[in-house]
Amino acid sequence: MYSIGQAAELTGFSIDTLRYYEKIGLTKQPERSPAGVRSYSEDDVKRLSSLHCLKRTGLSLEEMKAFLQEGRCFANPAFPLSGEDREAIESRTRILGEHLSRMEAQYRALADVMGQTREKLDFYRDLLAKEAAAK
Amino acid sequence: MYSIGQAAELTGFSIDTLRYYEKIGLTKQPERSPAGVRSYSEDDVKRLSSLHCLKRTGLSLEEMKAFLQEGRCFANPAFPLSGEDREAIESRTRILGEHLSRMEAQYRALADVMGQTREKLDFYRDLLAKEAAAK
DNA sequence: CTAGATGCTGGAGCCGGCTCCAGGTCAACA
DNA sequence: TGTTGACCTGGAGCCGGCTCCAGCATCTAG
Repeated sequence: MYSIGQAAELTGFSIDTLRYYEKIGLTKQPERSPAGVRSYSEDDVKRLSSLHCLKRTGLSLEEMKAFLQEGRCFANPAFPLSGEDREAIESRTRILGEHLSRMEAQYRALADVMGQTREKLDFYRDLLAKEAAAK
Repeated sequence: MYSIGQAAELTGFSIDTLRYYEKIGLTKQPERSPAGVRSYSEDDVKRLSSLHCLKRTGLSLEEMKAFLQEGRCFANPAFPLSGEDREAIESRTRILGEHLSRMEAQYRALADVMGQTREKLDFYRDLLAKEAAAK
């Protein structure tokens, strides 16, 4: 079990951010000591860390919420599915599919800009090398 | 020559955003008609479009500013460089290098999350396929 | 038993990046 | 000549995502 400070340390979020996420309902409430002090399980910390990773890919909090929510159930559903279940699954599939294509677009854009940046960088490094050679 | 409306259309920024970027000194002032109406050259539009691409990779406006500024001169510098020039080149090299490694980190994170997302997506699609089969 | 660190809550504030608005100018067309 | 419609400016407002603060409780070490 970890205090909020430790959880912050481990996950890369700030203490305030952890409380903020909890407040807006993004993350589930951790357990509390009788005195009201938050206590994060190993598992909580894992979930938060993967959230942190998601965040670094530029997902908005709304998107993360959606991403998190599709973790529930359906591990071993009975067929045929109830209409409700089918809808839930279809909605999650759609959300994830949209996510994915946005990420793919971003991935390509990133590759592109990285390429350009490498070129420019090479150009400047080259100048510096020439300068050194010409010393 | 393009009006601001056309430039917005072509580059993917909004009209307001173009004016905003100009105001904060991110982009250079386009020409103006005698009446004060902005008039963007082919070249301006190209620069703006590549800015838009940069933006999509998550660069902040500050970073973009830095990225843009290293376009100047040094195409054919005289060696040895003046101290000033060397410093400029070194600084740009540093800025770009930092950019690049941030982008690389993000690239990896993105690949990672995309992989996870594909897995989940497959899982749900599989459920739907099974459902269809069990109809 | 007291000081210092850590935690709690609610709410205000801040920053980046737009976005919208009022009030006005200009150009062109019917 | 009057009415659109695109443009202008300066400034206010907004939203996402934190970040900070006051004022208080709790825990731990010395």
